[in-house]
Formats: sequence, C-alpha cells, structure tokens
Amino acid sequence: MGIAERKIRQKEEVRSSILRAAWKLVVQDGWQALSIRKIADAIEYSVPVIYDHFLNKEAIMLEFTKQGFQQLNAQVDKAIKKSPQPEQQIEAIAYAYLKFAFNNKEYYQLMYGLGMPTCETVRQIEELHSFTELILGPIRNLIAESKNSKADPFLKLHTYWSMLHGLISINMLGEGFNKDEMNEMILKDFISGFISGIKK
Amino acid sequence: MGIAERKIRQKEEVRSSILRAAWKLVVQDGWQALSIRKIADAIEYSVPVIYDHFLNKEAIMLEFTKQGFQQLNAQVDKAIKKSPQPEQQIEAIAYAYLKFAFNNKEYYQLMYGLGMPTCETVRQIEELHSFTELILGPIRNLIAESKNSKADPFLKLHTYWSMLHGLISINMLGEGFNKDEMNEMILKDFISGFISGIKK
DNA sequence: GTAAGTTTGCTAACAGTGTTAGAACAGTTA
DNA sequence: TAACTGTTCTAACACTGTTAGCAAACTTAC
Repeated sequence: MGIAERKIRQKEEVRSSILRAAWKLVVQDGWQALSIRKIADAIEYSVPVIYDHFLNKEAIMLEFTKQGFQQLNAQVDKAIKKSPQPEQQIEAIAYAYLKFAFNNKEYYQLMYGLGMPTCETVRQIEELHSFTELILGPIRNLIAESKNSKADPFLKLHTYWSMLHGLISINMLGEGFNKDEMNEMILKDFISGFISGIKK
Repeated sequence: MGIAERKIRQKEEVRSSILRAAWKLVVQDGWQALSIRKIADAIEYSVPVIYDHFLNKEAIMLEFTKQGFQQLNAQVDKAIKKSPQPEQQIEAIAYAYLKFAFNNKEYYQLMYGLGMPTCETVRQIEELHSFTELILGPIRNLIAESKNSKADPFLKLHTYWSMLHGLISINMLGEGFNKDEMNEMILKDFISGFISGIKK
C-alpha cells in the first residue's frame, strides 16, 4: 500500500518548503533576521513542526552551508574542465571562485561565518582610515624607489591587506591544526612576491 | 564646588566598569554570549543604567572595535618605526598585523565581523574536503610540471585560498565602492605571482 | 530647615528569540 | 467500532534587546 510512501512524500514536501521559505527570508533580510517563527509563518505550520524536520536552527543553516559548498564545487569543477593546462586551470578556478562569492553573497557569508558589520558601522570607525594611511606610507615609498613607478598605491594596499586578512581568516576557520610554520612560509611567500611585484 | 566633578568621575567609573565587565564576558564566552543583562549583573546595576552610558549594545561593540583598531595601529606604527627602508617596513607590518590578530582573537573577530562557525560545524561539512581536493589537483600538476618540484601542494593551496578569501572579505567589508576593475587587477597580480612562484 | 527641583536607579513591561512538554486531533489498523 | 500511531497545535520556559514610568536620593533655593 502506498500510504507510507505518500507520507514520506508529504514529509519531504514540508521539509523542502521549510528550506524554501528560509532561503526566501534570508535573501530578503539577511541571515541575522532569520527566525524559526518567521519560517513557521511562511509555511503556514506551527513552530514545533520545524523541529520534526531539523534538530535546531543550526541544522537548517548547516544544510545551506553544504548546499553552498556543493554549488561552489560544481562551478570550480566546471572551470577546471575547460582546459587541461594546470596554469589555465588555476586561473579559471580563481575567477569561478570570485564569481560564486559575489553572485551568491548569502551563501558565501554563511559558509565562512561572515557576520558582516554594516556599511554604517564601518564608516563610523575613523581608525580604519588611519590604518590604511599608515600602511599606504611604506607602499608609496617603495613605489617611489622602484623604477616601475606607475603602480597604484591604493591597489597595492588592497592586495596587501587581502593577503593578510585571508591568511588569518582561513586559519581561524579550521583552528586546531598546527600551522605556525606553514603560516610563516605562506607569509614569506606573500611578502617577497608583493615586494618584487612592486620593484619589478 | 567639586560635586559636579565627582559626579562626572563616578559616571565615568560606571562607564568603564561596563566595558571592563563586557570584555571579561567576551574573553570568557565569546561575542555571541555577550548580553546586556549579564553585564548589568556583573557591574551590580540594573539593566537601564547601561543605556544611560551607551545608546545600545552595538555602541558597546563599536567601542571595542575602535579600541581594537587603535591597538592594531599602535603596533603597526611601532613596526614601521623599526626601520627606514620601505621594504623592511612592509615586512615588519605584516608580522605585526598577524601577531595582533592571533594574540587578540576577540578584537580581530569583532573588527572584521567574523562570526566564526565552530570547529564542530566545520568538521561536519565533508564538502569542504572535496573542495580542497578539487583545487589541490591543478596545483599538484603545476608543481609536477615545474623544475622546482619541492614546493608543498598543501602550503600552496592555503596561499591560494587565503588570497581569494581575503580579497572577497575585504571587499564585502566596505561594499559600495566601485571596485570591479580593481579586483580584476588584484586578482591578476595574485595569480601571476602565485603561478610564477611555483614555476620559479 | 524645609520645599522645590534634578538626577539616578529601579521595577516591570513589550516584543522578540530558540526550544520543548503535553494535550488534542486525525489517520490507520485490527 | 475500538485501539493505536503519528501529526500538529497551544502554551509555556528561559532567554534576548530595549524602554516607559515611578520612587528614592541628592542638590539647590528660599
């Protein structure tokens, strides 16, 4: 008898409607604003029904995190398959990765736990300005010293900052590993590449 | 009459005791666990008193964000002053920046809005594994092709990943700027540097 | 020294959050 | 029809940020 099957189908329907409703809310108002009650309202069920399908709110988010990585993987994979040469593959991956991040901000923020202070907040911190000025100094000087003096200091600042922040963020993500020497090496790599990129 | 002065002093004392208590709670249990009521308990005042000193919870966090950038700036400044050569300055800044981030995790997380999924969460995502494997492929191949084949693929992966994630994070921080061409250039810089670093 | 005014701090509430116990109802089976 | 199983709800608990309104204490003026 198909009763059991129908029940499973119905349950599956509710489950996916939860995810659909949650995603809609996230796209509308961001992760911070997502709540179980809002999801329940949207799917026209009472709150405890959601807990029949997911252990807790975190489990719902975890589901999306996995979805995000699956999509990212698919796009990176596609990029790799466009060429057999590793050099071109690496370039293509980078573009695919960036494209994914900017086209799927919600996913990317969840995947990497980016809480994202608002523009408002950022603008209130004048120390951030002095920070960028601080680092711009040496960069400007290095550019002035070099023959290839057409480099843009502001661009170089962003490159430098991205390097450092990326290294730290990725590290904090999977903390527990013993990576001190590795960080040291990566940093050396970064810096020497950065400096020689300016000196040319 | 010193009455007004005493009152100002007392008010200042309460204000700084709020910040002290808040910081203690953050170090103990992380940003997520910080609450106005816990602060009120710790300073042995009722909740509304806190709102006499700060507009809201965000204002307290903003205070710490500023503190964080002030400390970072101070340490970067110190690093710069150790040498007059831009090259060495840039290197010293990088080390100072990293040192600050790892020695002041709480500050850094707040400053860059890092929500930080727990290790637990990260380990549950097997897609992350396949993601790293995906990218390791081309990197391994490029290393194999190159003469300088003693490069560590895992290290190179981390370098690559940090580059990309850093670029994205810094971008998402101050969104609103029109930086598409800049990102393009930074990325080109990164990739060419990365590849030639492996090919050597 | 008493009366008026100001400041300070409190209780108690509002509106929201995640989560769960327990009752009520429906659908299925014997 | 009666018993059982599973689904779904109401209502609560323990939190969260935030604020209105009252009461007590302290300061000032008469």
